[in-house]
Amino acid sequence: MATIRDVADRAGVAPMTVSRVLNNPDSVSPKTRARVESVIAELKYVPNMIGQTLRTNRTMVIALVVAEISNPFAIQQIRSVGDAARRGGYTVLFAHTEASEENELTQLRALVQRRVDGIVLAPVTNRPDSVDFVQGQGLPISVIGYPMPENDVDVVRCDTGTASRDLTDYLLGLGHERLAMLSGPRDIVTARERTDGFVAALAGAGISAVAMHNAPFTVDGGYQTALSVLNARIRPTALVTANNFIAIGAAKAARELGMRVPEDVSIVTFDNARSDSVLDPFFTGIIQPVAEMAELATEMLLDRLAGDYDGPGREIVLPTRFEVHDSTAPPREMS
Amino acid sequence: MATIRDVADRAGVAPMTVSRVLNNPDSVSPKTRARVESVIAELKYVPNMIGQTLRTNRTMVIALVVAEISNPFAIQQIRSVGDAARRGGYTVLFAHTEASEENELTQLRALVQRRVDGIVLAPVTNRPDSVDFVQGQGLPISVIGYPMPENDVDVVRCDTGTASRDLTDYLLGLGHERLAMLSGPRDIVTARERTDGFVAALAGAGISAVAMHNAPFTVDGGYQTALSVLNARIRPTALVTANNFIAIGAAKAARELGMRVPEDVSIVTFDNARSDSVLDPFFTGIIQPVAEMAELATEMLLDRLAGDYDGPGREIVLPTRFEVHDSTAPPREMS
DNA sequence: CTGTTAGCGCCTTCAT
DNA sequence: ATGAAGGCGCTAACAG
Repeated sequence: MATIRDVADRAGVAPMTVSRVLNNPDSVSPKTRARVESVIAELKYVPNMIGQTLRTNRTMVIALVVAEISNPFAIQQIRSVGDAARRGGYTVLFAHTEASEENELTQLRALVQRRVDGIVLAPVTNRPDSVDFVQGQGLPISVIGYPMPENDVDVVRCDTGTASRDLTDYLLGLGHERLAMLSGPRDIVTARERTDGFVAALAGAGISAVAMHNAPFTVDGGYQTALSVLNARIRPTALVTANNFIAIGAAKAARELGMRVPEDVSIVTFDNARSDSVLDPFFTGIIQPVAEMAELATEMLLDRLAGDYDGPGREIVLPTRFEVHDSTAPPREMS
Repeated sequence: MATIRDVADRAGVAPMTVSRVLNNPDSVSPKTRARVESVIAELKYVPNMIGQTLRTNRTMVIALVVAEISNPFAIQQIRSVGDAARRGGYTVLFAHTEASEENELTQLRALVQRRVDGIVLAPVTNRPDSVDFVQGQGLPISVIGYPMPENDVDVVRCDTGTASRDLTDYLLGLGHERLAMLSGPRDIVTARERTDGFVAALAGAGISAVAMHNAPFTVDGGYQTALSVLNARIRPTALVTANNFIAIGAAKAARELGMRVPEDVSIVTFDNARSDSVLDPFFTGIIQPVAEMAELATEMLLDRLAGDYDGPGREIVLPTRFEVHDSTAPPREMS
């Protein structure tokens, strides 16, 4: 593989001249430039960024670290961060942590070893360690999706607690009185937020929940939990699920029990996938502006990298969207 | 950010000793090692792989280049390649090309600049340019998904042409006589393969197709095409779609026209997504072992990187799986 | 407009 | 068991 020296020798110039042809062509005479360029083509020379990096101390790479790649969010995040990064001249190194905090730190360490210039993190939890580690290395970082109360860091997120309350209020408005919550793991902040919103809405209406469960954020988790909830003595007429996987599992369970959605049971959810991937039912629920969140987080990072900002952590809270689709209806038997 | 020299100075040793502590701890006396290690912790020193790379000429990074990240395949590929790479001590740099050949070459160039050690490519088409470029740089490469007749390269793929024939035969066996093909873009090999298999099956039965169309591999493409096909004078009783997006679009179109799947029209497909993301109908169709393909492709690459193999390109053709689900039934009116 | 010198962080080699 | 010298590919800074 040809180096800058090979090109220089063959073109009869100094390596520096080749470097100039590559990075600042106007500073080289057209004649020399032409000769160098033809040698570059001839030798199929591709500049080695490793050398540049060592010299300039900038890799022009930012990393995107995502908890769970199966989440439909992840794809939009990869796309958005990639686009925003490219606009700033950066490449994105993608890493996923399989929703393990230990893994998250391992990955971050590997990224620091590779001297990425900055990190966009969609974290597993909102414990402060990961951000602390990255910032301790002097690297800028943006966080997507969680409040990070213990860190001084740039964050873009939504208030899904309030959204959960609104969502539950909508069901109450339809006349539902027996509601169950199928939330996510207790140690995930957003799961707690959503549970809290649900509870607050019920409290506001003077009702208590028929059931409240914590399932993993998976189709099977939702399925199992929904099976038991829908088989209980007091059947709920509406389910609030904390994410789309749980909702899909719940819909499967309902169908298997011979219940129709929404006639027999209404289901609402968060993080609804695009209509592309779920055909029926298309869930009523809360939509987060995932792409915009990822884009803003990346732009905040690029700001810091460009030296345009170096103040304290900023927090952007974006509004969610509430969409009514096919999975909700008034309860059958109004009490 | 601390360097090896900072650590060395503070520990009162030579940089070389620090290097040994990191890479070959046993060659350092326990006392020195302990001191160096405590300084490493104190200074939060993280080795700079850029330096290592420049010296050793190995980045320990392989790149995964995927045409379209929205394809459910992509996620499995990212996961499989990542796992296989990790087992070999490599990190994966992920790039997507948005199904543009020009983009593909640009991305590959950027990856060569970063001196990745090798590339796993799920290409846009099977033209030889991309592979030629990479191999011309002396980098090993594996290809997933396409036959590459013009390249001497490692390939893992499935024979979806034969699979398409089998799939069509299944519909014929159910008694269908009016079949339509909704295939993908004509310039994509796999789309052509699938069309050919469809045609061969019909020819074998002495039937000709009611309609054959080329739509983009998207939900909307499938939707639009299916609308016109299902509205035609001669309605097909079964649709063979060339991928899952087209199938979902077709199912939407059918539903909108008041037709039930499979009672009024059967739909079969390729590249079926996991049952997680499509609830109803769960399509009858051909499943490719995507994860296994990606894993094998990565292992072939690692073989070459390890110097365990350096012969001519190998081709592995894996069998597909045929799964019958809810989207197929005999036609209503047997002729 | 072009070349020279030096050094980014690390590790291979050879010496001690 | 430890250290010193040198160089991987590139470019900033300073000649000329």
